[in-house]
Amino acid sequence: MFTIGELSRRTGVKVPTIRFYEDKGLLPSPERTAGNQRRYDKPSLDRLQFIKHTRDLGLPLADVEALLSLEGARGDELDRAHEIAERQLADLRDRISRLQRLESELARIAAACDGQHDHVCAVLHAFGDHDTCSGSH
Amino acid sequence: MFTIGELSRRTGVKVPTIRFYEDKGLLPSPERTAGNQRRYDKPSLDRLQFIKHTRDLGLPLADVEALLSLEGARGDELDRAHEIAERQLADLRDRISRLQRLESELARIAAACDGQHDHVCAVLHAFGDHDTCSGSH
DNA sequence: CCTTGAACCTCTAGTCACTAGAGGAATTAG
DNA sequence: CTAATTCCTCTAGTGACTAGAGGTTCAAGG
Repeated sequence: MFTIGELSRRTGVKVPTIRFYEDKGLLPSPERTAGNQRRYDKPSLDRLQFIKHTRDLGLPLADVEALLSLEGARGDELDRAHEIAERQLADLRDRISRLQRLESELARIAAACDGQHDHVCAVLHAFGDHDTCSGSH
Repeated sequence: MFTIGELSRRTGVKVPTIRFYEDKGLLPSPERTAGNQRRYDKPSLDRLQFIKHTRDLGLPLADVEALLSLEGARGDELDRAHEIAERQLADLRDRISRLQRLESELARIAAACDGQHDHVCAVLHAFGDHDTCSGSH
């Protein structure tokens, strides 16, 4: 049996966030002591770790919830889990490539101000200037 | 003179978002017609375009505001602009590398479910299993 | 047994950057 | 002049928390 603070330390999820997950129905309401404090068991720890990990991967809570509801599922239902993973992967790849385009542009902008500080800084112009961008966005 | 709708079409910023920027003080309150409708001029268009572009680059509005306040600045003040650009670049590079680590992990997870649908799907296990991750997060 | 301090409780409100919708007024094209 | 479109303000909702107020419970030391 763990207190909420112990659960927090073991998973790296902050205490208010754990209560927030309970509110949202992602974590079942745990047992309480006579004094109304939460006491968690091992399955709760596992479930929270699952949530933490999937959140770190960038999945929205709605998807985490969908995956959690598939626990113990089999056959066709499992296609849903696979589908979520695939969709997230595609989404992630898209985000990476967009960020990479922005990286090269930002590098250009940061470089624009080096050296000549006399007149109006080129950074300000470069931020506003879409035409000199490499990619489109 | 443009209506808010025209400004929206020209910049790609949605109408409610333009009003939101005005509320936040990022865009100065424009002139109004006798019937209380907003009419914008070219400088407003330029300013909104600057905001749009910097937002697309992922800068938070607080930074956009800081950059806007540097308009017409010179000398030491311009170091602030340069500093913001550099900080954003560092931040962006960090985000990209973290996402790339997650990409390889998600690819592993998506692959885990292919083929064997008999028992509990490996995707669900893989999502919860931190030990098999390549990197740390 | 009693005290002290840390950790716990609930609840409200704030964050960021919008987005949606209600209910109504102004503008513009035919 | 009418009808369609666009505009106005205002409130509330989104996602995923985070912060703070004000109060209670627990565990350890004396």
